[in-house]
Amino acid sequence: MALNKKDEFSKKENELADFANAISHPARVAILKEIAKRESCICGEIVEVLPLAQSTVSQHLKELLKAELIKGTVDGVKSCYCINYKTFEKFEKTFNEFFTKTNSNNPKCC
Amino acid sequence: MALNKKDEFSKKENELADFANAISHPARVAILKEIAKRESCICGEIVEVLPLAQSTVSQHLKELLKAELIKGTVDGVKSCYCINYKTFEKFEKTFNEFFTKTNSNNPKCC
DNA sequence: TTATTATATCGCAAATATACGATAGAATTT
DNA sequence: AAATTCTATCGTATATTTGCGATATAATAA
Repeated sequence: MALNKKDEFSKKENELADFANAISHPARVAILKEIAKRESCICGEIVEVLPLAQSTVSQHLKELLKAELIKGTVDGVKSCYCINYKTFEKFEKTFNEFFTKTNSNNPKCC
Repeated sequence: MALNKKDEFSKKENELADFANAISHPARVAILKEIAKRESCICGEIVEVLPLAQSTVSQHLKELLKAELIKGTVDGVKSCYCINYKTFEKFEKTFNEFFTKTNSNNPKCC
């Protein structure tokens, strides 16, 4: 952006935005689904499933890690990723609040 | 991106990504909150609350409209926006599925 | 030790997103 | 009709994201 205005918003607003941002690309949705299907997951296997280069998948994984939607451990040469369900639970609450808030305030209008 | 690979992912994956993308900026989270607080909302009032120029807020509103998170009607000179709760309900389900799916598959690992 | 394998990072190009001021357009007021 | 008000759009600058190939790094295998 011309100038970054994100600091001007609240921490909560930024946290929700960051969480949403991590899910805001179909490749990352696909990766999350793929990891969720199993109990553990190796990056290489994901690469085979996705229509993207290995380096690109690695970048997406890095973003998911940064947003704490997944956790990763190193197992020899391989990297194992799995869902960080704590983060999902955290935002599940946030989302549910949001849903109910919006629902209850929308009887008339538009 | 170098070349757009989004078509290579499923419709569902893209829909969830688009929904998340609409929420992926703190300004849009703030706008949604502000609209949800009321029964209807005029763009001008939002501009006063946000640390952004009127044209920028208008752009964010346009994105929220595109993603169908809000609905808009014209009332004379003014534009009225309110939450499109149908979309939220739609993705509430998607998210809840996602949450439970991830939860149930995460006993061991990492 | 050397080769192989798995993954991460670097460097770059192209595409998108963000933000603003200026301005257009449409409805209302004077 | 002219001025005012509200919102959308245009043009533009800059920042960020996406994607890939090449390469680095680290562990295992030969």
